[in-house]
Amino acid sequence: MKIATYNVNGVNGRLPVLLRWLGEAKPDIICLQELKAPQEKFPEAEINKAGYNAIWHGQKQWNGVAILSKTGLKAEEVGRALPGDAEDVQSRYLEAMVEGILICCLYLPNGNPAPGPKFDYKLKWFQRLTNRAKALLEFKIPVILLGDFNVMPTELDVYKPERWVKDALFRPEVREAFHNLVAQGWTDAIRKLYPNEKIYTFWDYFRNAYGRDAGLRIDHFLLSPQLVDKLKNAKVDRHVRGWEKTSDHAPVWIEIDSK
DNA sequence: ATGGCATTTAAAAAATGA
Repeated sequence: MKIATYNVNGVNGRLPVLLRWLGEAKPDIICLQELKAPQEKFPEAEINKAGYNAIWHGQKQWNGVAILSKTGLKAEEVGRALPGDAEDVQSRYLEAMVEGILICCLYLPNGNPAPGPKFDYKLKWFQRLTNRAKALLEFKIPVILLGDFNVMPTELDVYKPERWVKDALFRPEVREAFHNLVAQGWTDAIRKLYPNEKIYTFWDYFRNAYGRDAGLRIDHFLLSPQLVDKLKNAKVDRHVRGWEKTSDHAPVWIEIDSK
C-alpha cells in the first residue's frame, strides 16, 4: 500500500501536474493540501477519470484538504473538523478510514509572522492536533497523521538553520510541539528509514531554491505503533518540483506492507 | 537583511504562503 502526501498549492492550477504524477507514481492513497478551491470547484470528474475516488473539504481561496484513494478501495470519511474550536472555519483537517487504516490528512497553519495572532493560531491548532492524536492512539488501530506540518523538526531538516530560528516554521516552540506530539508514541516514517540523511520536501520559488537545493522538510508521516513494523519504503518524488507550473512542495510517499 | 515567485479572487491590487 503506497500512501502519499502532496501540498499542491492550488488543485485546479496544478491539475496537469497532479494527474501526471498520479499516472507515474500510482499511489493507493493520497492526501492533498492547499486545494485553494471552494467545495464546488474541486476537480472531481478528472480525479475520478484518473482512477481515484475523492473526499475533500474545500474553502474559498485558501486552505482545503482532500483524501484520494484508488477506485475499488474502501474509503469512508470519519470527520472534517479538528475538535477543540467550534469557531475555527479553516479547512485544514480531514479523517478517513481507508482499507483499515485511519488516514488523517492535515495542513497545519504556517504561523508567520511570528510572534502574532497567526503564530498563536498555529500553536493552538498544534495543541488541538496533539489532543486528537492522543485520543487516536488509545483506539490502538493503524493510524497515519500525514500532511504539511509546516515544521522542520530538527536542524537536519533545513538548508540553513540559523536563518530560520525566528521563523514560525522553526521557532523553538513549534519544534517542541512537534517533539511532544511524536513523544506520545508516533514514528516519523522518513526519519525511521533515513535517520541521518538530508531530505527536503519543499523548495521556495525564489532565488532558484530548487536548483541550489535550499529546501525544507515540512511534509511528514507519523505512524501509530501498529504500523511501524510494516513500513517498507519512503521517498520524496523531488523531480516533480522541477516540472513546469509545479507546486513549491514535492509529493512524498511511503509503502506499508498491507498483510 | 531584503526581496524574490506564484496562487487566489476578480477585474487592479491585495492577501497568503513558507
